[in-house]
Amino acid sequence: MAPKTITLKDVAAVANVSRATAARALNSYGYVGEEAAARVLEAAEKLGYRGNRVAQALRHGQLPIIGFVPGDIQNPFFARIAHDLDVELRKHRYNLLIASSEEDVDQEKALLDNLRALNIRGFILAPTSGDDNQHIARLAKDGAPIVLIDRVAKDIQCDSILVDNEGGAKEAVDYLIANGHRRIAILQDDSRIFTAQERFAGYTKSLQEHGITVDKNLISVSRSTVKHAVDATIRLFSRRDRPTALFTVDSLMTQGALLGLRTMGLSVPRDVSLVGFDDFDLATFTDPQITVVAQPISRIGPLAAELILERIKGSQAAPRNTTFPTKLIIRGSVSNPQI
Amino acid sequence: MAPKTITLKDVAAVANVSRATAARALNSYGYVGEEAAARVLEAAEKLGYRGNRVAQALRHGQLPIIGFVPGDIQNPFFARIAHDLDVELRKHRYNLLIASSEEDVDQEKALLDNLRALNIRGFILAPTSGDDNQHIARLAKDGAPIVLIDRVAKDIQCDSILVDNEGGAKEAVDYLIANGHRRIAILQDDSRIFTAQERFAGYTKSLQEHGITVDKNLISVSRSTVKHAVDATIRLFSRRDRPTALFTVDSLMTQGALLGLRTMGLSVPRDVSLVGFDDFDLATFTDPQITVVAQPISRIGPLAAELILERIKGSQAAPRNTTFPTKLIIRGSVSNPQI
DNA sequence: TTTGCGTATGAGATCGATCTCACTTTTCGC
DNA sequence: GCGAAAAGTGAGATCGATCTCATACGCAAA
Repeated sequence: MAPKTITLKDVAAVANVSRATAARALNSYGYVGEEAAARVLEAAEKLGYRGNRVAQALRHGQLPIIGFVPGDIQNPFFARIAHDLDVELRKHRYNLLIASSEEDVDQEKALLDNLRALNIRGFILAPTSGDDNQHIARLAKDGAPIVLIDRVAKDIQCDSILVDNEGGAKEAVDYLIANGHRRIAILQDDSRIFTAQERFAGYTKSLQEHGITVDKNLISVSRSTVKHAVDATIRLFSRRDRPTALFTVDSLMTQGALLGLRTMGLSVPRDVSLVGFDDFDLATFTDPQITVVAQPISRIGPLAAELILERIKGSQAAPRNTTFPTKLIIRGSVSNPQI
Repeated sequence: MAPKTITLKDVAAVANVSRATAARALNSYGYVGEEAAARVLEAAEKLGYRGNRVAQALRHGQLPIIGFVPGDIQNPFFARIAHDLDVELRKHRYNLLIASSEEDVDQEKALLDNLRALNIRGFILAPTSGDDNQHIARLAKDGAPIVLIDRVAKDIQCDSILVDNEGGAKEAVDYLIANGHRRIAILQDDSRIFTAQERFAGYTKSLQEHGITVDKNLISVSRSTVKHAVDATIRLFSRRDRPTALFTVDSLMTQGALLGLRTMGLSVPRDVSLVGFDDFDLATFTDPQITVVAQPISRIGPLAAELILERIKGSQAAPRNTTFPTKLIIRGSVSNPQI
């Protein structure tokens, strides 16, 4: 069926030189006669020689691939970063292999094992778990280039790029409190996830600083999808003395909360005030527009690419940890609570 | 630095057998003595032997990777499909390599060349161009497993999965006309893209069937991002006798149109009626909820995975072309035009 | 005792590209 | 015009896993 692939040997045969000479001509190194080189290039062109990355990789040790393991490729936050990474890395002739962990540590472990066996050049990870990450530690210790984004894993020595989750969350809740709210709920994803932990910490810190007791009943955990968030929101607001305000920890959950509240006939901000973490396109279309804690998302991908490329080049510098500040964007989803 | 990788040779040495025997024990084929096998497995375990996919791939010819080339990974439509593909393919021990073409034919060509050189097992493509696709034809002719999704490329013999773009678009425009609209604008992406062509065809077909002349001034082309769509919308509706209705060809553009109209102070559906192609999460939150042509998106990824796996297994069956029907979901973004 | 088969193992070839090394031919300086 | 350096080339080794083939042993049937 498939006309067998063209190998260097074929090219060499047509050009009437040895494989060694053909390789020299194609990769322009060492001594090659002009005439011979021309013949080789012509032959390669004519045959459509493409080279075999796998064989090259076996020789050099590694494939020109960088692995990206986000928590969930469907989250626009990660999709955007994937896109930015792809653009940057392609400039340097690397391919991006995206393998989502689906926020499952076991899957993450399996994936890393897998990618490792593929001999890829480096890893850009958003670790699912803040605690369980022996596997990442091992990877780092073996000297693999790694950049962690969005989340860090404890006790791992490697480059990382974060945003100020705790500060951002605290600012959001501070703002709600400043508007007179005291019964403030939080809708968060799996508490194993680092960002969830940090954003939750910001939430509790703000409450405590204002002398408000943290009420377990106001804490809702759900998977980070619009659907799950809708359900969680409905549960949260079905209680008798429901919260007057809600803080959501990512954009999918913010959207879910909006849909959930609408389903229940609750109006934002008249009945419930809302602040979300992570900005999203439609935040300014909804009525009212949604107040959010924005992350400098456009800077994460490019920086991650830069860091990983340096590591691949062999940089032995101390781990660089960047934390970007967040920014509270005040729109119209917060008002004073009704008494 | 990195403790060098464990090879089969190392395992064999520790187990005190030859490489051949070690391989037999690890992959359980041929004759191996029980005792020797046990020693090999133990040694592999102890050393943390992982195998080298690259070397295996060189031997077998191919990497356990399937390439996915969407038009744009940031479009939720493709992100969802990527996710579904990933889940399905992982079950069969394949990795998914996502490389977005950014709707650029040259980039698409370069990517395919690249992936080809990587000796991956198959390709799942959403071709950027409806016309310029010699590169895909060549790939198909060389017998590579290919599944085209969302868009087909002319004259290419391979499996494909589409939705009824023309029918869906026509239904949408028919609906607008039935509500009394005659000045109906369309906001579409690059007309080189297959889906854009088909959806545009549905648009013109509907107009023509109702005896309405297609007005060039009502046709706006923009890149498929929320930002570009906002600008295009504003341009479209800044005209003196502006359209009374708008049909947008994908969800990002629908969102852009919503934002653009809001910016201009135009109300949906009072001033402008709107129907979008492709449903999206927030379509039911906005006020009013948006009427859309929904695609059976959850069926595309799994089917594509199934098809590609069969091709990889060696199926020589005639190309299977599936076209899923679309469904007009009527919500509240269409009303009668003001005179 | 010999033939023969099932079991068990290792030596070596193979996949494709690259690199080292050895060898030949040309060129140039003195 | 002679030797040394430079230029050009090919044979063969290498990367790691796998597969073929040859070999060797044990045991049973002839």
